Amino acid sequence: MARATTTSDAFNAVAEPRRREILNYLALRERAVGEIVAELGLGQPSVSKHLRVLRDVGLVRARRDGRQMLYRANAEGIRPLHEWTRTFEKFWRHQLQRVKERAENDENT
Amino acid sequence: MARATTTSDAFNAVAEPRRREILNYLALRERAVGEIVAELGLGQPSVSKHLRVLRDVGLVRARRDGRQMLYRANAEGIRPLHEWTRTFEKFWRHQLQRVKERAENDENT
DNA sequence: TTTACATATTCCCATATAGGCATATATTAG
DNA sequence: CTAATATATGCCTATATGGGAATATGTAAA
Repeated sequence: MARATTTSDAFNAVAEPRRREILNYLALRERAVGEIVAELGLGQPSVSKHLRVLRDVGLVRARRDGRQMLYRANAEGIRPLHEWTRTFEKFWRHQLQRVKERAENDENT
Repeated sequence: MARATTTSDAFNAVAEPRRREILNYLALRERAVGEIVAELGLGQPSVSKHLRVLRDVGLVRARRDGRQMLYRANAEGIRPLHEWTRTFEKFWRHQLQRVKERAENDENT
């Protein structure tokens, strides 16, 4: 079996750094493809392909405006990632707590 | 160029569903490889390979205990993912807010 | 309608996968 | 030392990838 498709879910889609950059850029407001190309310094076809992936997994929405296509991030799509990572929050808190306690013990030795 | 290596960072490592399952399973406590194999119903070599990937990116720690290898999740490694997704939290809040407001407007029309 | 602009798609290729199977390595038991 | 157990690694294969170049599609301007 090969690796799962980039379009199989949000986790796979955001594994690619360029796509995370795109999402960061689209978080604040709608942008035309050309703007993204300028921002990322990547080829236009590459950007279009990344946008296609993001669109397929519902991480961006698009609408046409004249000859341009305006894309915006759909933050809702990030939520499952956030929820999953959140389940580990309490654990790294504990880990840090233990590190802290050990440091304090060392002080008194 | 091909896709980034699964071991290139935590984002790529957790893109694979099986590896997320492993992390979930290892979140609470240390487990031997055999236990993970039993839990996931996957082949032992596959599990070992997944663990290798997770170890390479620092998402799990391992220690030997007799003939067994005990693995535990290193929650700290998830933190960058959590932080990144967190930057979108305010946006999905806004989006939901807008949906809510539209619903309320429709009621009064 | 012809031209120009903006974006999407196709074709190309080197590369890394995930899993199954066989086998190597490490550790303990007899 | 030899056998048994636990895990890791190597080999195999079909598959999807990301970027670049060329080209197709869609829309507006002249």
